[in-house]
Amino acid sequence: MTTQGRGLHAHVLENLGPAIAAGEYPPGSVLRTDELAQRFEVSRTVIREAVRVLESMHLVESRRRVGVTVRPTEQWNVYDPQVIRWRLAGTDRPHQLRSLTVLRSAVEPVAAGLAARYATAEQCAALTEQALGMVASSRGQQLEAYLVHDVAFHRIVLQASGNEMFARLGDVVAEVLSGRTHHQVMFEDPDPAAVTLHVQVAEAVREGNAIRAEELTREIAVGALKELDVLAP
Amino acid sequence: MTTQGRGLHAHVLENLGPAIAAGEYPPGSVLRTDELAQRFEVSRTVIREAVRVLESMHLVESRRRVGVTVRPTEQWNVYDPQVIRWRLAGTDRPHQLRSLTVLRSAVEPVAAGLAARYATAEQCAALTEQALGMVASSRGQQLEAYLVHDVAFHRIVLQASGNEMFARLGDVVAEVLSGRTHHQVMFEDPDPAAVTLHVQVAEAVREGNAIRAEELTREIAVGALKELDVLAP
DNA sequence: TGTGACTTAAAAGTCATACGTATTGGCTAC
DNA sequence: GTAGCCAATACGTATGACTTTTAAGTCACA
Repeated sequence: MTTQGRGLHAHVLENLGPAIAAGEYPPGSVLRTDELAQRFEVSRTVIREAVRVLESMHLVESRRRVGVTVRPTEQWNVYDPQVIRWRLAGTDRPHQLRSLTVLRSAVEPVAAGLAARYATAEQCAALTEQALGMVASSRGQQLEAYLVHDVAFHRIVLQASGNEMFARLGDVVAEVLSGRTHHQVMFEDPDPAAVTLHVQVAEAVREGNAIRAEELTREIAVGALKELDVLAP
Repeated sequence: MTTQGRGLHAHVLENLGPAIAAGEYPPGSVLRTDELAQRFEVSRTVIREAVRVLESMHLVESRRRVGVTVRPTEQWNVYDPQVIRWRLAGTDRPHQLRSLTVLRSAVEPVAAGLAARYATAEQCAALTEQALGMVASSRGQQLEAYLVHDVAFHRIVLQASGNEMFARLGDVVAEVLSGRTHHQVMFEDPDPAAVTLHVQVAEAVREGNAIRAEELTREIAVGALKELDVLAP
């Protein structure tokens, strides 16, 4: 096993979760606890705990006399970071990345505007630091370093917005950016225009210019969407 | 007991969840499974299943030799509809409603713009129908009827956007609107301007005018935010 | 006195088993 | 063909014993 997680039930989850998310068990499929217990060579107790978690994510529904049935996709808790990760690891990553990027394009500009109003001095400094980091690593195939700064940048913006719902999207953004870098085969260095925009957003936030921060972030989002259009129809 | 849910573990969740969400057990608090089993008069098995669910929501963390500790608020899965409901039922409903309304103000305009492009004829018809329903129930203390139409309206817009992340925010919007009507003591009839805006959004979507749909929805959002400012500082 | 290694005990994790209980699908009777 | 009964089934719960992890206390040694 690659990773056993912390506990057997986590191990079961790491297998069942991605399998269901990938559509390996289509909606309506029925799993039986005893069967799973045999397959994973663990007790029914462990299986039941895993099933409870899947149930709380609305991936499955457990009913007496019938078994554990996979729920239709529309009902899944698609904001659960775990579910997001599982789906991104699966077959419909492109579709998934698009959905998430559209979400980003709606949320991040507003978050940037709020950040311009409420960011602390420390957050402004951190933002500038990450923007500069992006500049520094934007050339010469330093994609990993660039990714780190990019993620940190957007995390800070979401955090600095002061809205906890926005702040919690940091993980989602991280997944999206990471997915883009790692799975969409970014051969080339990042778009210089995007890098510049990040620097400008940091400036706008520091100056407390909400309108400008929002507008610039919107441009970044548009760029991200266009990038998707190029790679996937 | 008022509601026993479907199964004992659900019963335990319905007690522990809201209690934690309400801050009754502050972050860092430690619960012990045996203790909980005694308190709820159920077996440890049941408690463990409930804890697994709370754990998947990142409300708590279970560690050997130490117990089940409540995690800091920033780590909670605040997009989980269940968590949202628990928190709205708790003490910081105002703060919560504000966070969610800000989120709406970011998402719904973009969703409306997409809906203008992608809504089916049926969705357009349904949208108009709900808008008219809002008009009809906007006078004479028909707050409940108005709420139903309002929720349906926004649900359809989010659905028609074609983005599943947006679509899944329907429940959140429902909670927010319901919370506003039921807990913020809306004495008066809804704002006529808001009602008109909804009708206009339905029009814009029907006409495929994305820009206008987005702009109008933004106005609705601004109104909702202002309404909050009046009621809570 | 301070630091390291060793021991201990507390609490979660796992398992096997037995029994409870709701639900479904078929069977019978009308 | 329909209504109602019945039994098989798979989840739900309880229990008790055992394992594993690890925080915390203890003791020896420098």
